Amino acid sequence: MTAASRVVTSVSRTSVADQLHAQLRTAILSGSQAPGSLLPSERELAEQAGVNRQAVREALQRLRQAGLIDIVQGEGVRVGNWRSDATIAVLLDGVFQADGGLDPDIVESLLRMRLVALVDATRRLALSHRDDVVATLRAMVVEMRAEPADAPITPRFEFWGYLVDSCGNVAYRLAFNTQLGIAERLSSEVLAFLSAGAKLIDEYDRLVEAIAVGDVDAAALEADSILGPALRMFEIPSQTDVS
Amino acid sequence: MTAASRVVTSVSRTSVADQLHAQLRTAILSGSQAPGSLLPSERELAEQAGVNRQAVREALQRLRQAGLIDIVQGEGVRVGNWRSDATIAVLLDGVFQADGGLDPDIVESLLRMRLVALVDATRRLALSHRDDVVATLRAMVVEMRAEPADAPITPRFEFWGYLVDSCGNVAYRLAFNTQLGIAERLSSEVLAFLSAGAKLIDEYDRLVEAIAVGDVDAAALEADSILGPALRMFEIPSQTDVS
DNA sequence: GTCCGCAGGTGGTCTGACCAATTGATCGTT
DNA sequence: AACGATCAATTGGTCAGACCACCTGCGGAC
Repeated sequence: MTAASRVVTSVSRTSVADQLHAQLRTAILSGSQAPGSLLPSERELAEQAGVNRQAVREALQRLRQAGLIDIVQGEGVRVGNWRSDATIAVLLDGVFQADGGLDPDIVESLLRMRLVALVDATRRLALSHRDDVVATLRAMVVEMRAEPADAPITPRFEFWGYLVDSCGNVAYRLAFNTQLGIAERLSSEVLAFLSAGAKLIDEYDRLVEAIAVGDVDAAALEADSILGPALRMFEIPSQTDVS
Repeated sequence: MTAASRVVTSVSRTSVADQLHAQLRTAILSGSQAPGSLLPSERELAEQAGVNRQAVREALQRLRQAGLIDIVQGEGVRVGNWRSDATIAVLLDGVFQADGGLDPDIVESLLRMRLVALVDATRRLALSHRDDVVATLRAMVVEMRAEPADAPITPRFEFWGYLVDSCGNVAYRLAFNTQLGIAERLSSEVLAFLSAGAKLIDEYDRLVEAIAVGDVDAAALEADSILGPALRMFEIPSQTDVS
């Protein structure tokens, strides 16, 4: 921090179990470990990686929790078919490709799920149109308006987070969290790219007012026009139909 | 298996790490471990549970992966705010209450997410209306028709699984898997309850034909009328509005 | 009072051992 | 030869005890 200038880059401070977990996850998700195949034994993995068996176990147990592998005593560790067995938790780890880039397919999938979940949450909210919720949302819109024009673009996580929270659907909320976890690791450029629609303050305004008067369809429409743009930027490649 | 009749019930064959994981998860989700509070140290937990520290570590690492706790070296294990930090993976564990029953709120949340995800998947499929997909779906409906009237009610997982697979959205597929994982652990009575709409073969038929001709809205409508009933059975308690 | 440094507690890693379940080959009987 | 019981090898599951890396907080030096 002070006199001595920085010479080395920050050394890997991630635990060996984490690294192992990442390696195995990538191997499985990329398909280089075929579904149904048997992984080396814990002892062998430990030796290969040059680490303790306990570290191997921690990594394997976490992979098991995510539904990526099947562990049975006496037999070994079998690679599962993640497309049919894995839970949505692997998305959080799977978006990032080996080279550090984003997997556009997964991003599009997530954006689409975000869209339908948030639009439905908006619908539900318009159905109940509770006064306190509307008041809070209105205050948030006022705050948006007060922003200087050159304010940095953000995905409006507070707004949508509050909205999804108020609709009372735990699944939506947790799915939203999953995306927050991903967003945290994105570069600011990509994040800005995903924030298309964030500056449509008028749409936010109409959205809140539609909720206030209980106009379900209008509210859903506004939510769609705010959240849709980011998704549509990803859909370009899929314009051609299968003949 | 042979002569000696069965005297004892199947003894708990779950690993100590699994039991520990379940205990801690319940404690956190139920709120008896307040968010922000510090858990006992690994060594202390191990002693309390009468197990080895390695087992404690495996359980804690899995809780960390699910976003339920925050572990920092030198400080300890801090309980997170699962509503804002946890990923959707905890649903798979969280639906089951301490008494073994289902948490109706979570079930409703999941059903609603299933509904919107599958309806949107249907939309996407109708947009592309690929011939091979339509052919497979038609064959599935024919098979449904061939069933005897007294066939056991099933949630038609194969149908919806294939549908969600064909629409190309990984997030939908994984969310679907999460629900499969839950369904596996449900009693047959509850499962039948959740299968409301499974016998609406005519609706399934119209759904497939709407996809075949690319009628997006009609397809979505049919999907909704098939999947909606199960959800609506859960919504009864929430008919009264907040004044 | 401020600051430095050390002690104690925490998670992270390692070694090496034993228990428990599965597999598959081996050997006996039929 | 075919079948079945037996046993050794391999795998995951558990344990004990130790050391390292990191953070916190107390206490003494200034």
